[in-house]
Amino acid sequence: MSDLLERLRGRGWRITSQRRVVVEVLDGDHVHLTAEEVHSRAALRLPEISRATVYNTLGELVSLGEVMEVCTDGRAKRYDPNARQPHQHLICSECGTIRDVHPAGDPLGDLPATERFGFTVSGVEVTYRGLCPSCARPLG
Amino acid sequence: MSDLLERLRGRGWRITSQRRVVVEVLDGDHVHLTAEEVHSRAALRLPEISRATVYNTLGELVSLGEVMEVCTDGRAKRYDPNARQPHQHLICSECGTIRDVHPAGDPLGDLPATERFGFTVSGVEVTYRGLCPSCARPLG
DNA sequence: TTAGTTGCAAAGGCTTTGCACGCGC
DNA sequence: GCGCGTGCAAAGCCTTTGCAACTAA
Repeated sequence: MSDLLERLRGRGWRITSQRRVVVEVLDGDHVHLTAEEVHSRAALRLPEISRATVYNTLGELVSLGEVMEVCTDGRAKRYDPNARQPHQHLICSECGTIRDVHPAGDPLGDLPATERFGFTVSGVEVTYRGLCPSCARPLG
Repeated sequence: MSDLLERLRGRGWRITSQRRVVVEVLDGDHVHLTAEEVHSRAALRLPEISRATVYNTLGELVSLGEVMEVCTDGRAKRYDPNARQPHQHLICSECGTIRDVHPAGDPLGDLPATERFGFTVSGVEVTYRGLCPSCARPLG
C-alpha cells in the first residue's frame, strides 16, 4: 500500500497525514468500507480528521482509478481498494457482507456485438447476490 | 402493463388512481426513471400526487418483484419495469443513458463452486460501462 | 364500514460546498 | 512563500416517517 502512496506522489499528490491515514485504513483484501466507516477508523489515528477530507480523498482515489466505488442496495456507497485487480462481488442479501470473487472468464466477452448498440464498451461490473453461510443456516 | 395491474389486484393490491398512474408512467422498454422523474411525470396526469406515495408505490413494486432497482453511479436510484425478463444494463459513462441488453448465456454459471465460499447464490447483476454512439463521436 | 392509502411536512442519512486557516513542497 | 489541502458548519439531495384525512372494496 506504500506503493500506492508512491504512485500518488508521482502523480503530483501532496502527501498529508490525512491522506496517508485514509490510504492505510483502506489497505487489505475484502475491504468495502463506507465513507463514514473510513472516517471513524481514520479518526482513531488522527482524531481531528474531518469528514470533508475523507470524502475529498476518497473521491480523488476513485477518479485516479486507485479505488472503486461499489453501490450496494444500502444507502451509502462503499469503497474498494482492490481496483487494480479485476474482480467481482458476492453480497449477502441478509447481512450485507461483501466478498471479492474472481472471474472464471472475461465477462466483457459475454456481450455480443449485436447487443452493443454502437456503444464502445470498456468495462463491466458483476455482482452476485445470495446468502452467506451464517445467514443461510436455519435459526436456533 | 394492464396485465401488471391485474396481477397486483390479484395479490390484494387496492387499485388507486395514484398507483395506476405510477404503473403507467413506468410502462415501456428501456425505462429507467428516478423516483423524482416518476413523480413529475405522474403529476402531469394527477397533479396532487405526492412524493411519499410515489416512493411507497415504487418500494412495493420492487418487493413484489415487478420492478427492479438499479444503482447507477449517480445519487438517485432508478426503477426498471422490465424485472420479469432477465436482462443486463449498458450504461454510457458520459451521458448516463441506460439500455437494456440481453445475456448470451447465464452469468450465474460463471461463478465456480470454489469461488462461492459457502454462499447460496441466487442472482446476479451485470452492468456494462462504455460510451454511447453520440458520446463516442468526436466533437465538432 | 373499515382497513389500506394518501398527502403533508418534518426529520433523517449521506454527501457536497464555501471559506478562512494551515501546512507540504 | 505559494498554493493546495484541511476543518468546520451549513446547505443540499434523496428518501423515510408520523399522522390525520380519505377512499376502494
